[in-house]
Amino acid sequence: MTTVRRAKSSRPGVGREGGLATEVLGFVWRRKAVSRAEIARHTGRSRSTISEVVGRLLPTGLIEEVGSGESRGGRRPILIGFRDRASVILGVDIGAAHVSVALTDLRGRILEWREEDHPVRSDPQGTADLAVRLGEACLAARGNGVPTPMGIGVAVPSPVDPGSPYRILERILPAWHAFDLLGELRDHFQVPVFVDNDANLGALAEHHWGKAVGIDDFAYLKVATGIGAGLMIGGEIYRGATGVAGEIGHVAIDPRGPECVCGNRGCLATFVGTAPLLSRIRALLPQFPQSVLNGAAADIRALEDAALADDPLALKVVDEAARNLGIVIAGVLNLMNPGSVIVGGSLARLGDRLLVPLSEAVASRTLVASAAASRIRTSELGPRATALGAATHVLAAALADPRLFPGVSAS
Amino acid sequence: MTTVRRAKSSRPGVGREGGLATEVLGFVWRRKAVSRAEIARHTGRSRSTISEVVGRLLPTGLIEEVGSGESRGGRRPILIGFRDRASVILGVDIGAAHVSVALTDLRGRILEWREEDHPVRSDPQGTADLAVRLGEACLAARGNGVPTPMGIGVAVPSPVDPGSPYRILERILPAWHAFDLLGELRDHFQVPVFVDNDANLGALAEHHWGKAVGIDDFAYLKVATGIGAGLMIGGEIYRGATGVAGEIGHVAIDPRGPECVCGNRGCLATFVGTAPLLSRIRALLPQFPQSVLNGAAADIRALEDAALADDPLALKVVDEAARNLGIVIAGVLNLMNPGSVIVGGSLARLGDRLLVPLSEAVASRTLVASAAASRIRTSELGPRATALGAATHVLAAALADPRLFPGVSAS
DNA sequence: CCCACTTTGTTCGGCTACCGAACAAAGTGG
DNA sequence: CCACTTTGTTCGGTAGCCGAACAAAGTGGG
Repeated sequence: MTTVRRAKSSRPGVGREGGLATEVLGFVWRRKAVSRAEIARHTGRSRSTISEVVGRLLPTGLIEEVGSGESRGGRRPILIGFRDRASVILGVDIGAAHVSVALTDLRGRILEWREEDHPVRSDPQGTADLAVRLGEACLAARGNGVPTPMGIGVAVPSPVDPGSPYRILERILPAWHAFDLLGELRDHFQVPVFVDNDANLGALAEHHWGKAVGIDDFAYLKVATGIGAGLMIGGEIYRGATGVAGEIGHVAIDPRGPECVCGNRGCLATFVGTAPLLSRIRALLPQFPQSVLNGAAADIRALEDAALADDPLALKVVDEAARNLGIVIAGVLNLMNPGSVIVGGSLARLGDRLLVPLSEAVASRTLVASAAASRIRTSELGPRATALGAATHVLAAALADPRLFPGVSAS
Repeated sequence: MTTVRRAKSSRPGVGREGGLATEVLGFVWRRKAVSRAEIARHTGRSRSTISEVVGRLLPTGLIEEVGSGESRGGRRPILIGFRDRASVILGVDIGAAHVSVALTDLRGRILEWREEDHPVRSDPQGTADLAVRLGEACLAARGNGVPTPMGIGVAVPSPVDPGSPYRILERILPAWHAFDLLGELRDHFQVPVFVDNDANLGALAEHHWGKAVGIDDFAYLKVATGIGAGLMIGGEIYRGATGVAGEIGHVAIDPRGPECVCGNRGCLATFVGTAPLLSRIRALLPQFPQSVLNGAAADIRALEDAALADDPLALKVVDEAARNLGIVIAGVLNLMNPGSVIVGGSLARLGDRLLVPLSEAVASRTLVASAAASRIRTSELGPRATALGAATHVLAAALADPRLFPGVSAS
């Protein structure tokens, strides 16, 4: 029998591309100030090795020495910190009827914000021009020398095929057929451009900055013009075989329900989303003559405000939406057993007014075991979550492969 | 700007633990006969490196030179093959009312098979003793020197918590509380023991030997005493946060349906599974007096046989079951967008008699885009799939970390 | 204040994995 | 028969990482 030695201490799944430099950079990013010795302990490498890697990383400007820490009984450590200001990222949120752009630093702080309504569905070229204009405005507002972003992330309200991410939107928005939004942005700004579905990027934002920090398996639901879900599995966005994983808008929840544009009956999308919610308000208005929604602006924001003011009509509409969402979430829990479910988008502001009826609907349809394991919560990232997630995508890509950072050479 | 060199050719996700030896071993296993030069080309390493690794692997007995191949215009290559007979594996299938044991080689060929009915639910110790006895019988039957298996895989009809896989079955089978089945097997055979849920292992078997070869994202449904699903995502079994992912038995498909043991109403488990199917036959018998099921043995096998003989009652029961399964599968497609769906277990033998109504139910509940991408098929592995999957689990673990193979040292 | 002991960060020699160049062996086709 | 490929091996070199040793800078007890 041959001898069996111990495995070299290797923590699986820490860095996916590149080597030790990637791992160290990610670790410094997560722990905002950390000594070389501590990096060595946590990565399983020797102090000498870490010292050398840090020495190679310092001149890139991505990390810096930020003073000294407390002694643990010996010499005081020199703390290494991540330079959040080393570069900036543009996050673009293409909605169904608006474009928003965020300029962020490398820790997801939104430095500048621009948004504008636009008929996105019918005007691809105008949308691209608008995105460029808003992006330039964000960069120009930084003053003292217009910075070059390290990359641009784009969120689109449509599935993105992981196989050919550059052909997008065709199925949902016919006017966008063969229009190359990403190419326009890349040509103008001359930096790498990434795309993904808006719900997926919302999930990514929650994972980095929201309620899903530290949770690697969760589902994120987004209610907006339409409804979609972003699935994070093992810390990675899950897209499925053809990129339509999480497209829950057309799950049938009532076989006798109204007809849907997809051809089936009773899809979730016929109950929840901007249009069905507003039409439901109109249908119920006669029964609630004293509702504040009578005569108010017919938009989701008014519905939210009314519900927060405990307007009976608004609460009834929200309650119905919550129960319909609950049916679908119950299916998600039974099938995927996520560690957490986060509800974002339009209705997240409502907090318990949404969660209480939703949780009731879920509890009546799931095993105790899977329901108990999953906490259902509302997002707190607000309406900027999608653009923030788009920027986060660029950051995550760079942390996984630091050669994306400007001025970082391979190693 | 610092120079940016090309990445070292590294194919991500090939070997997960250990180094090049793991990668080479896995490659040789997949391609049954392959030259050193070809390994070098496919792994991106140099011929000299591969030559050295192969040289270290040969004396372990896991691979061997198996003759020479066709010349491609130069010297003829020496083909390297995997020695499927280098060791054997025991796969144990603990069912609800039976125990099956398979002895396999390293390519999933079943060399010996033993099975016996047993009141598994109520008798844990007897079940463990039976598994040991059947396992010993398999080994003894190999003749010329009883071999030592390299490991034992166990399939259990219950979720397995990835956090503490040794505490199992408690929720489903109270009599098994704190009984250590795995410890019994490990103590007796003195080899590593692995466990997983039966549906998960069925999916693993399909991935290696069945209809899912080459497909890394798919769902496997198993109909037996109960009903469960195994989800493969990115080539790995997905267990969810607490190990109950794929427990679809309690998805509610009819809010007005019969009460279920779980406390809800209209769960899939109240419609599909051994007990509900047999009870449905009994309920319909008066309407089908000339059915061959009248007076036949009341088990699933009789139902299958009758359906294959186009017995109207059997076809009606199967049709109903297929439509109920279809509802749940539609949910799986909408949410996970798998590349393929495979139906195994009791009803798989029925082929199109099951698939036609099932596909109809699915088509009426899914978007064209996700339904078109997913092929729904029946398994062909038959009733031995679960035990085979259990053995496959051991093999997969060893291929991912060859130090598990007897006589292989670290490196 | 002194001294034994820690912890940090660096230096340096050495090991291992891998590569590239060179080469012999064994084939191809003209 | 000869020019050219392809395979598999040998051998020197390189890069990444480690361990030992060491100086720097701290701790606490006497």
